[in-house]
Amino acid sequence: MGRMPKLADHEERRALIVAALLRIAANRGLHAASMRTVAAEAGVSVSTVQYYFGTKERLLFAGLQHQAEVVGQRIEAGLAANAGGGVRNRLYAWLVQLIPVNEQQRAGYTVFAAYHALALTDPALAEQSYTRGSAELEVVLRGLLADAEQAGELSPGRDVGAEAGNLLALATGLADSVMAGMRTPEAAIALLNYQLDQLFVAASSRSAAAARRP
Amino acid sequence: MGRMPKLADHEERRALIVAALLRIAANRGLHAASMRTVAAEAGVSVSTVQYYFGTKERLLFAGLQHQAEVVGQRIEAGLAANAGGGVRNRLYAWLVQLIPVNEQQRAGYTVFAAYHALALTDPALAEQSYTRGSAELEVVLRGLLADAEQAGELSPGRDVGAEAGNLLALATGLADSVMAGMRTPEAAIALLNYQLDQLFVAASSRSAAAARRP
DNA sequence: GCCTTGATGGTACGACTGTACTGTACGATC
DNA sequence: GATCGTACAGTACAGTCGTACCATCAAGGC
Repeated sequence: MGRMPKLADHEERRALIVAALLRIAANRGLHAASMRTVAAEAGVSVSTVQYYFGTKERLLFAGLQHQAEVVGQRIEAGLAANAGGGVRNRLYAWLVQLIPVNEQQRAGYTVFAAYHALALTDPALAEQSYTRGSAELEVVLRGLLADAEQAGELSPGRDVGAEAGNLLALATGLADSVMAGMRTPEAAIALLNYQLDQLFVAASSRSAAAARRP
Repeated sequence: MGRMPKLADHEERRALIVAALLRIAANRGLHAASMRTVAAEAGVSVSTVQYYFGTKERLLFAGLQHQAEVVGQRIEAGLAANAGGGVRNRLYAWLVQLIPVNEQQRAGYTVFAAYHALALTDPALAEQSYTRGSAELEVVLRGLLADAEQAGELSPGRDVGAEAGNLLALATGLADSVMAGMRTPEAAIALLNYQLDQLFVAASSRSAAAARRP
């Protein structure tokens, strides 16, 4: 704090400005994020934004990249935090993160949706592989499901690759429906749990089967 | 065609302008749809757009309403066209419509995504119940699944309400992944078919079961 | 034939946009 | 201590935005 040093920390200044951009995008929409509004939100001058990002296009790119990194870090953090639990609980812990239940998650979804819509008509933005996080998550899910299949926890006749893709798509679609006001977050989570119930052999019948053949 | 009549057909003129708006939104993005670009695309003057819609906000509302009506009509058309087939085929026929395979469907998705993102930060737009089509479709799906359950075509232990919601969310999420470039449309359709295979009793085992007990 | 009114074009205005340019204060280097 | 480059702030410019206003022109009612 205090007086700003004359040799600034570029990383920190850029992060400050990007945070202001994402804040505006989440609250007022990405269309409301102009050079001036972002600068005002960050408490700096427009020239400072220009100095660190040059053009607005590069600022937008940085915002998208930051958002993607946040998602990636959340995934890794969830991986570390839930490394110990059962496979089904770990699956649930990750998928439920995609359902927007609190304001932070709603904000993240809003920003992502805005970039997603923008990328549909802006080739330069589409080239930024902002879906890498989702693709990585799908790979993780597939690995988890493979473990569960080895342990005999899955219902018979399941394709782990297809199930991984469908679980991710289901969670995404449920998030859409929640944000569109079609469903409460709780209802979406209940639907997610239902799907996992169908996918996994019920714990009671598993233990019953185990008790039947000792 | 020919000379424009001096007493204009308001419906027709409004439709002409809204079509131009949606064309721009699909091709260049909703942010590129200004009074001037829409007027130019429609081949009319800005004043004409003002005359029929007054303000840009009302023009955007009309565009969203039109898009919702198109979706609703597609659902009804699909209902009429596939009234005869089996339940599973009818389910598939509707859900596969949500996966963008051709340019028209991609355009529709793009427009809808743009409005969806805008509605997340614009309360006035969010109040327009643009999700009514999806909600109606979910009701239809539930009815279909109930029929299938009555006919014994469903796998045991399924909740038709949950399955209807999850199928719709799955199709939506698969559409997202296709538009995000994560998957080809064909791969998404394969995943959709996989899910339906899990939900329905395989036709072979159904006929086998029927043959076993006459 | 006149006059009203519906339908449209043209234009002007104020606000906002991204970006380029200029000025300038200060830490680092010599 | 003079010099140089970094890190800003301020401003100016050309363009676009939505919208209000005025002109026009033809069709219908009288």
